[in-house]
Amino acid sequence: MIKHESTVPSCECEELHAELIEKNRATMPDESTIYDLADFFKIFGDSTRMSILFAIDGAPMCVCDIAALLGMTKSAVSHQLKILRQSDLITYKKVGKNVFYTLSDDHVRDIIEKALEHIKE
Amino acid sequence: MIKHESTVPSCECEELHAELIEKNRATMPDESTIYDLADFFKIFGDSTRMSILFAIDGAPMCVCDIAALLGMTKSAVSHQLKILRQSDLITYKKVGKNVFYTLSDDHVRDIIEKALEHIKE
DNA sequence: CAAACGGTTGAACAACCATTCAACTATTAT
DNA sequence: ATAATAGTTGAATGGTTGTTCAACCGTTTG
Repeated sequence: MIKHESTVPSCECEELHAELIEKNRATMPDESTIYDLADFFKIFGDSTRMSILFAIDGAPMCVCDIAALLGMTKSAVSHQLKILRQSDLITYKKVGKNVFYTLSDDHVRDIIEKALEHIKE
Repeated sequence: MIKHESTVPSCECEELHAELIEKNRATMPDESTIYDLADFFKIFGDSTRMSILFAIDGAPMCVCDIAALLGMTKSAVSHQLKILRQSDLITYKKVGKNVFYTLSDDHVRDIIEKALEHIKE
């Protein structure tokens, strides 16, 4: 087919709907808030991390137990635990050679619960 | 007395805390549910998609407007809109040359709201 | 002390994913 | 009909990220 070549790559919507754009921009959160929000959700966006959260939801578990439960290596689990720790979603307590991990917040349960409701439809 | 065999690189936690593992495993959701949940959160785990959701939260917008508001190309926005569409988070309506996108669900607002509360602490 | 175990960490690799680019469709205006 | 605009799409690319591997630290046991 024949290519059209004289096209100018510009959009005139900005002039057409300038008011709408400004109105909607005004109701949006700060850019940094949006980034924080996306980063927060990113933590939950991995099935391994999600599994870990559910695993320790019932009772605190050590790394070795979590690895056995999920059928993964201790290393892989530990890497993900670090991410969950840095996000303040879990806390840990050393007992002898073991490190027991616990959910740090009921807030987390709420969000996951809401999402579960949305999924089941 | 039987002497210890040569060292085997295995973890003995499974034997030590077998009961705990089985108890916690019992309270976990299906594997497929966890995957669905992670996939759901993955959608929100990108600042561009999050920005789009906030942008059209106030009022429906066309692709060109969204692109102008976010300072992105129409192509990049369109790609993300496709993902949001496939997840049933947004709906669209064609009006002449334009395509207006809208949030499809109040459920989505709830989840984002909960997460915002968690962030602001 | 030395060996063994639970756990952590950094580097390397592979898989995934968001943006860009170019070409395409569809609708409207000249 | 032709050109311009709004939007979509597939391939390519560069960045991100989860897992593996090996080495390491801290605690406990012989």
